[in-house]
Amino acid sequence: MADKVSVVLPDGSKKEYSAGMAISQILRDFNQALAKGALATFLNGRMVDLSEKVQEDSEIKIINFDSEEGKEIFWHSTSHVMAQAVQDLFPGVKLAIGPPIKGGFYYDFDTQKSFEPEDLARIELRMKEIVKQNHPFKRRELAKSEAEEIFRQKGENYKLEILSELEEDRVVLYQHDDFVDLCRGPHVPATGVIKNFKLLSIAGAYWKGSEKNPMLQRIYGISFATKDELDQYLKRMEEMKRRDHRVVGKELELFSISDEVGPGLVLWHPKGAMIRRIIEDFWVEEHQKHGYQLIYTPHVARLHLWERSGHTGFYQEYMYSPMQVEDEHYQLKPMNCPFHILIYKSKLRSYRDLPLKLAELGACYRYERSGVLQGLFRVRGFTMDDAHIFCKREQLEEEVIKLLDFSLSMLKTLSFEKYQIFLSTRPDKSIGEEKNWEKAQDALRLALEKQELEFEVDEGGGAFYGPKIDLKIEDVMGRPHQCTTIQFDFNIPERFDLSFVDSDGNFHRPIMIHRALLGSLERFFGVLIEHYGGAFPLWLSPVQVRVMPITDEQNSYSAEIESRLKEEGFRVERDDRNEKINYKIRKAEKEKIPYMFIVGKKEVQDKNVSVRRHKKGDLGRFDLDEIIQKLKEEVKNKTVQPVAI
RNA sequence: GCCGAUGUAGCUCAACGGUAGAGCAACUGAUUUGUAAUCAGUAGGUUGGAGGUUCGAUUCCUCUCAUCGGCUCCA
Repeated sequence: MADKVSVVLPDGSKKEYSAGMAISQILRDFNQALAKGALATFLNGRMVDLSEKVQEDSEIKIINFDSEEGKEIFWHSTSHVMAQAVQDLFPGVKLAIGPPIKGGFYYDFDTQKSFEPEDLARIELRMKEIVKQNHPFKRRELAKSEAEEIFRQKGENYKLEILSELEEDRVVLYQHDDFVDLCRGPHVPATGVIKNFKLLSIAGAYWKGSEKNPMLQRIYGISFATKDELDQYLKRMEEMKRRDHRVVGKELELFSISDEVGPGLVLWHPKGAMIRRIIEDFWVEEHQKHGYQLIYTPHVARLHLWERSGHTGFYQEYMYSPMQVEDEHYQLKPMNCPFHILIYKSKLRSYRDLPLKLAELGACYRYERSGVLQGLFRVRGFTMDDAHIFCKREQLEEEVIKLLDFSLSMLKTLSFEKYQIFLSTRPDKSIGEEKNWEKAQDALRLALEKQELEFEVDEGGGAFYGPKIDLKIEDVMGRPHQCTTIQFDFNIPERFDLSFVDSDGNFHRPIMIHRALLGSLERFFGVLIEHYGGAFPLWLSPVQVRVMPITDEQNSYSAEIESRLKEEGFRVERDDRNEKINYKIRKAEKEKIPYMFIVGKKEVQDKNVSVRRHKKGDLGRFDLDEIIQKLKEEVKNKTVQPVAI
């Protein structure tokens, strides 16, 4: 072995060190300040601990908290510290797994005791001690049999199960203080690094995610490199709570879900219904522009229809039980497609009719297990902004491009410009000819590429009846929400024996695309509420202007303004209660009404209004015609105020 | 569905074995007010529902319903 090794340092420079020197030492020599923030390193592209020794000519790159890898390492190490704290405080608790996740980490434990919120504080205290003691994380590679012996002695049967599934002969353990865990690593150098953490919640989780396995107790947590980041995170959590559509929906009287009606069934209150109506009008207008024909279909149909469509087979678990009417069974619809198909089938179709686009805001009912319901995000009765496109195979790609454009422009208007796109391909269990699948998948892929849209491929993630594109929008808080879906269906056209006469005079089977752009109006509304934090842009606001006289001397003038605004097509309210103007302003601000028109003596005299904008404050005095013009522009342009978080 | 937590006035929360209390909202009155809460008064609850323990239950127990956080799944 050479005495000296040549090391390429993070800045690209080269330097010689004696072989066997630890990376941490080399980094300290390289740059004290940078070394301090290092959690681990890439050694020749391989993620390793800082304690790893350099034995050959190498390249070193620092991993710090700012990178994905850094966060994962940091969170993973925090989960080890938490697990130790839990075992210290509650002897006998068994360890399952404790990985880092998107936003933090968790650890699953098996114990008779059920953790309570107060326990989190105790665990945090113990964690603080462990952090203070600054135990180094020690890596140890050993034979699998040795590791098995260690965990057998500790009675860690979940670890033994994991070990038994590993193919390698040698495995890695990490130890800090007296806590040992099976772990590939790397880890932060010592527990002292993890100063800023917070345990967030306790939840049940099945071992390996399967309902057949025992239920474990999971503790979620988060940690950061600096206190600032942790504070910011906690602030963001607060903000998310404040924006929760269930909270805002109640405060602003947008919707409710009543016990007496049933879980997952939404009552749209006047203000929420107003917003929905505006979105629907917009939707209808856009669909007509894009060559769709609007239809209406019933909420129930003979069970037979659902048998023919195949839903009673593959979709039964999500369907409400059928109801009996005059010895016939009827089924509440979980989807709209069979109806649309029957409209397609109502007459002989020619290639000249294609692509035929039938659209409907169709109310569907699906049985969702009680535990999964969540505000407007997950309900049992919802309205799909559904459409079905019947076309020839050659039209596929063009139709998908049109769909993507349509969806993205609509979402842009509703102020969603960030999204993730997924292309899901053929699953193992599926129907249809291979060549159809390939053509359809190619069409989807080509369309995405032509539009220069980035996407991820979810291999085998398609429905059994066809491949699909899913689009998730990202809200201001950076959370993704399932939105647009574009799905091919090779199943239903077969089952209903769909056909059209092509230019060659022969019958052919059309391709069918199911698509929803907003997904469901309920969920989309929930997303919108949180995205805007309840402060809807002017064009969507259920109340756009509130006129507020300062004293009752201005009541008649304010009534004049109110009726003028109404004539101009605005949604107006007047607050002529016997209250101080500050009180009225406070009310209007809390209700997030975009514009407040304040009229006092001066305004009556000069025949104008004082205008106050929600969140911005006083804009000064305006001539009524002038401000009406301004607001009309704002509505017409569907202007969105910056949606700050 | 499963695990855990929660459920008190329209809303936010308090009380805790001795038949519930505040703030806001509502209503009434006074006040006539200039850019985020004027004052006073009135009314409002079989403490989610059912059963049990007890002289007595909002409080303890059982069941049930719903909500919340997850597991899983999806529009």
